[in-house]
Amino acid sequence: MHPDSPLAPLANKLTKWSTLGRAELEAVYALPFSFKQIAPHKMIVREGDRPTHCCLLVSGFSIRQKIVARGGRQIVNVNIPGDMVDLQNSLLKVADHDVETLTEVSAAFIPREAIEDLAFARPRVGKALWLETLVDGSITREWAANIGRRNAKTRVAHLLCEFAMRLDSAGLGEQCNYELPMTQEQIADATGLTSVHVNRTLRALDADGLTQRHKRSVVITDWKRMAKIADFHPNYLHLGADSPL
Amino acid sequence: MHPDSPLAPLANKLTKWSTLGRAELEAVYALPFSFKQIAPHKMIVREGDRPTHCCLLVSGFSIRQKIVARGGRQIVNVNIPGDMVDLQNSLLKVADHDVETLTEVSAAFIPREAIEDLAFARPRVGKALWLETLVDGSITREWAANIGRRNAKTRVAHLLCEFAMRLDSAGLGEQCNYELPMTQEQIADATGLTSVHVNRTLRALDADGLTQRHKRSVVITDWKRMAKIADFHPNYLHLGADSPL
DNA sequence: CGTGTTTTTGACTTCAGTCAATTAAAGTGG
DNA sequence: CCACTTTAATTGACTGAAGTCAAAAACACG
Repeated sequence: MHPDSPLAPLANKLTKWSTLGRAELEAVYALPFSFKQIAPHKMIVREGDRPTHCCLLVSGFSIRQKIVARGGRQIVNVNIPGDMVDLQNSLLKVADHDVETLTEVSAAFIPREAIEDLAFARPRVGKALWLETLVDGSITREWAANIGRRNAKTRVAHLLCEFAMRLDSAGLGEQCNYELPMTQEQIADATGLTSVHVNRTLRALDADGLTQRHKRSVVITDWKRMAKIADFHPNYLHLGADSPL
Repeated sequence: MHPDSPLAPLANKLTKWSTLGRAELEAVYALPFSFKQIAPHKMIVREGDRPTHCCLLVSGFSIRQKIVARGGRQIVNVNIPGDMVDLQNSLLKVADHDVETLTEVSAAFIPREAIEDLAFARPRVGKALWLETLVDGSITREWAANIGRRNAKTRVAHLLCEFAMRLDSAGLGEQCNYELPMTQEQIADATGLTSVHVNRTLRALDADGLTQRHKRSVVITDWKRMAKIADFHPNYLHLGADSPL
């Protein structure tokens, strides 16, 4: 409809959650926004902020993180293009976690009220936005289980599988061959491990013939075996047959 | 308004998130429901289910959990009276986690569609329900950080502080003196530890003069010091001054 | 009062963390 | 295009927090 609009990734995403009519899609594309480029490792939202705008990731990657005492950090989700990175923080008024860019990012900043008004003026759009936040919660729950109850190998493998599937689903890579935009230290902060142990675990996966890595490129050689040792069951992503259409 | 209705805890809760007028409150009280008693350790929702009803906890406690390979389980949240225990699962159509009763529970089961219709017919109620799910997500994020990046003592202390504050806020106990409805094994599954280590950690907290336990009763002797070693900052609960009114 | 949980304790093990050094890669400016 | 700095990946030796196993004590309850 407006293929060149920075809002296109959002419109496409919402269409997956709820069948939207022409008028509803137009309303999405009519959202006011300002478009910005942001450098890597920049904070988009900081815990304690009162964001006035919602940030839609158009290209690049960002993470949500929480900082604990003694400086440790836990990455609680990774956002890929098409994600609204701080719908939570905006609606809740006071941000309870940080959002930081991982790579160079381009993003559309939409006023908080515009999103809220749209959500309730157009129930189907509203439901799609709500579902978006619920899936985010589902991913965080799976991460909590991953961190709390799986060993290092399974944790790291699970993260690699999740990425494979989310990138594939967003049309940003093949399921078994993609670019992982994270350093080993960031993988460590996402899995509750240390970077040293992540390094050993990644090369163990390579040694087991499950993956092949070159720089940031990941090839999953044997998806079936990988999914098994990763204890990966993608239903929590609510993508396919399980999707809440 | 209808102080004896099982829906009263829901109405009260929603009032905290959004100022509701008389008509809006009436609409909440007009929700159809069936009232049930459920025994302890019963599954209310199972991962993979397609729930037709939303369950509102009227009295008693329940948990959300994920089961991993080899039988491990991770508790990802505890629900207290007034919580909707499976709004997520209902809206997403296919449940991505289990809900299980911890104690004897009484609950109101509300048809999924009735909730959804109300949410969009009454935007202020809808926003309050949405916020309810967002706060749930915020708590899960904090738990992920707790499990992934804090040591045993801090993890357990954090859980005790969170309970203290949530129960107090719901009018179900004093902040420094309450009944914890969980066994040490369940605390272990909530913190990513083993029950043996939880036991040692709980008595270490007692020995440090931070808590006094008798059976399930918890007294926090020195809240300030406890909150400090727990790395507990309640902003993520979005209760007080930070609340998104 | 006996049966089944739950809590507590002790002895021993292990997975992952720590510390520290080396190598490799990616920028950066001249 | 090359020295120079910075960041990221890798490796090895050692440590330690939490897990495992197993048994006893304390409760809870029909």
